[in-house]
Amino acid sequence: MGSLNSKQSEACRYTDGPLLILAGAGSGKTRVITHRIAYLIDELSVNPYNILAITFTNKAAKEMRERVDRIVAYGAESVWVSTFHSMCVRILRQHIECLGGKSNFTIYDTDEQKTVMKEVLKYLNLDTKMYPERAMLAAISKAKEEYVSPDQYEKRAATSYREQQIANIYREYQKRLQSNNALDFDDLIYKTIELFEHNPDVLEIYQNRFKYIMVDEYQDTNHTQFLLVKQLAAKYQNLCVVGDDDQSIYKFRGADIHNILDFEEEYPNAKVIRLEQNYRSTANILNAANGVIANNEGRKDKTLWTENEDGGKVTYTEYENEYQEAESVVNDMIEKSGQGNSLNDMAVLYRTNNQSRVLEEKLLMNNVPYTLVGGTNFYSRKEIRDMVSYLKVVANANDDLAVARIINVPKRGIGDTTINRAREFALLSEMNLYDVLLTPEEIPGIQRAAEKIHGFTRQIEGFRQFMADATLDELYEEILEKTGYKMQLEAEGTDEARSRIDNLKELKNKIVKYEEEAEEPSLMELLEEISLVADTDREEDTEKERVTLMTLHSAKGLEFPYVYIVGMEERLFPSGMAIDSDDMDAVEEERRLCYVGFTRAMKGLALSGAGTRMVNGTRIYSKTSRFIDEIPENLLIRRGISEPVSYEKRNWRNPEPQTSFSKSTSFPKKEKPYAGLTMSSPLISKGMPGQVVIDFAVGDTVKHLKFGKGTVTELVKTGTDYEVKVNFERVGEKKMFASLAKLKKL
DNA sequence: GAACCCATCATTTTT
DNA sequence: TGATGGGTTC
Repeated sequence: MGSLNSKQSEACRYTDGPLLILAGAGSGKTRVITHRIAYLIDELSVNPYNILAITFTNKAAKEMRERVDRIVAYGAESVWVSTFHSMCVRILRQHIECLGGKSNFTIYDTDEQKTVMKEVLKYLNLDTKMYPERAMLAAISKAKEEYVSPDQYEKRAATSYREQQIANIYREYQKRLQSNNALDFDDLIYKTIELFEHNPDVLEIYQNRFKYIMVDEYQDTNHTQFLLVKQLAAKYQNLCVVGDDDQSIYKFRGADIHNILDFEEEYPNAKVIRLEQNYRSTANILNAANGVIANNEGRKDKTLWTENEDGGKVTYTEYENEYQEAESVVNDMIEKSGQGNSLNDMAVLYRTNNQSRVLEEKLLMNNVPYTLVGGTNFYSRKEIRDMVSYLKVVANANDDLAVARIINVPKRGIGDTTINRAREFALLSEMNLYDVLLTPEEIPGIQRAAEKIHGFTRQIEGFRQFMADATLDELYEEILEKTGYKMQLEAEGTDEARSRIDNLKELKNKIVKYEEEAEEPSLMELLEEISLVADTDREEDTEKERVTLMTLHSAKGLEFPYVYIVGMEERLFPSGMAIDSDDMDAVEEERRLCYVGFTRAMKGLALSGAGTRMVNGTRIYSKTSRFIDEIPENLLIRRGISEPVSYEKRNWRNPEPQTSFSKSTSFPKKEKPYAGLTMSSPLISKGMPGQVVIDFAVGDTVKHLKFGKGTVTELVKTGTDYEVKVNFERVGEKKMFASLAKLKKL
């Protein structure tokens, strides 16, 4: 274990009893966990079968799995590396019968939860203005995270009418999930705790199995996850949790920072080890982050340090508006790339998703390839949901939601009225929709559609039989063909239909891949993977170089040589909601988010803000984020305008300020204090030409490197540059900047 | 059942 | 600004 520092090594070797590893950003925490597992197995001869490592995301689980496989000599595959949720699914599939559930349960995702909630609210005749489904789902989720049952919720509600209503909603919602034989994400954890509580014998099986338990990102655990870990570790107490309270940024989704802050109270004999040496960032970046986070109260005392060199200073540039900010960031990345840096080494981080739009625009305009993290999920596309619903119905006939979704897709002439009557009848007779549909003659008022319904159920039964001796991808193909789903799309012939067909092919690829990788492929497990493994961690094609765009939240756990954080403005970051909140911790959580953002950067950190930007359709004017002022002045270079200035004024005074990482620490010793416009003058020398010269006009034919020949249709002067609209022969109309597009007049 | 129009409402996100 | 959903119309 020579490659570990003394603290890391100590953490690996302390294996008996509770251990809290406070692992600062970039302190090599994943390495410690994996080496610890290796130590247990290789040095202490612990049976790999007795080790459990829990993570939050599939991505983290996958990464840990790979690393464990790599460093453990023998038996690595027997170590249980899992997310909380998939671990619970595995346990519940085995034992949920003890709780009166069925082991072939379906897992409902957020969209399906919404559908159920809509039905519940309708059924209870509640005004969706007073009881918005989103808020209701949030309330239920919160209750479940606190391990509060509907009954307890009602008791707690006492005299509050509204709370009592919510208790009713909660109860009805659960009733429906149960009748659909479905669990939502929170249920997975909740039910597992319940299972263990009511069946100590079952719990003991797992306690004996998991003699050594490790939990990563412990600061993100919620109360139920805390309870679950506590149950599992109760017998042997060999519990090692790793986390960093300074990186707790998920309070809004139930993460309870007290789980980590009070670990020593919960486990009085706990050993605490701090990993404070950072291996990731330059000293300047790290100290800027330290300076900011020091403003938080109520955190575990620790200070990260590094042996890395100082590096360049952190920069903060203030722009007039979001367009200039985006453009400058993009230009800077292009320049960086020209200096031999890979686009993969750069990331732009922001507080809210909608900030990506401007950036995307400018990136497209300049032909800079990028990946946007956190786009729409593959599995939430209509055609995918349809096909998955078919598979779900084949696997679990009780899933009314899935049945209702596909009963008339593609069109079978079974209309809304018919479906509604069937559902009503099912509700009254306390049967599942599908069971009612098996004998449609008994449903009042739908005689005419009866034969069509028979056609549907016969088809489903046919698929079930077909499945008996077919592979999953064959089943999938069969459904696509026999239902006419594929044919219908092919007949449409539109671009949209073609893209849907592509997506359906992609789903098939995923199914085939699953079958190749799974030990014992089953329809249920496939569906489980679809629900549990978000598409966000799909394998990205590594061929192309791209810059990364994502929220600060999704950047957690990642690192990039060059990081740009845009939108450093009061009420954007920290968010207005946090500032207005009467919860003192709200701004502190934003500050932690800031800390997370800073510590993603290895070599360069460029911060920026805009004096004004469009938010929700109105233009707002902002002050600089307080976090900027919390960075020690000697580590920071400020530049840009100090207050919004009109375009005319700016053009006349000086060109676009440009974001950039400072070149080195050898900036003029006597830094001028932050002085508005004058500060941005050094930036002119940064290779920004005074005025772009062009030799073409509207109507001229020009040639572009990639797009080929085209005609200039529009020419707009923007500051020192021109925005050129060109109608290309091959690719149609494109907008671009003259300075970057390298257009040649023909 | 598709197409349209108007009103509404906007953090952060994984599973 | 722009996505989304409900309601109306043909």
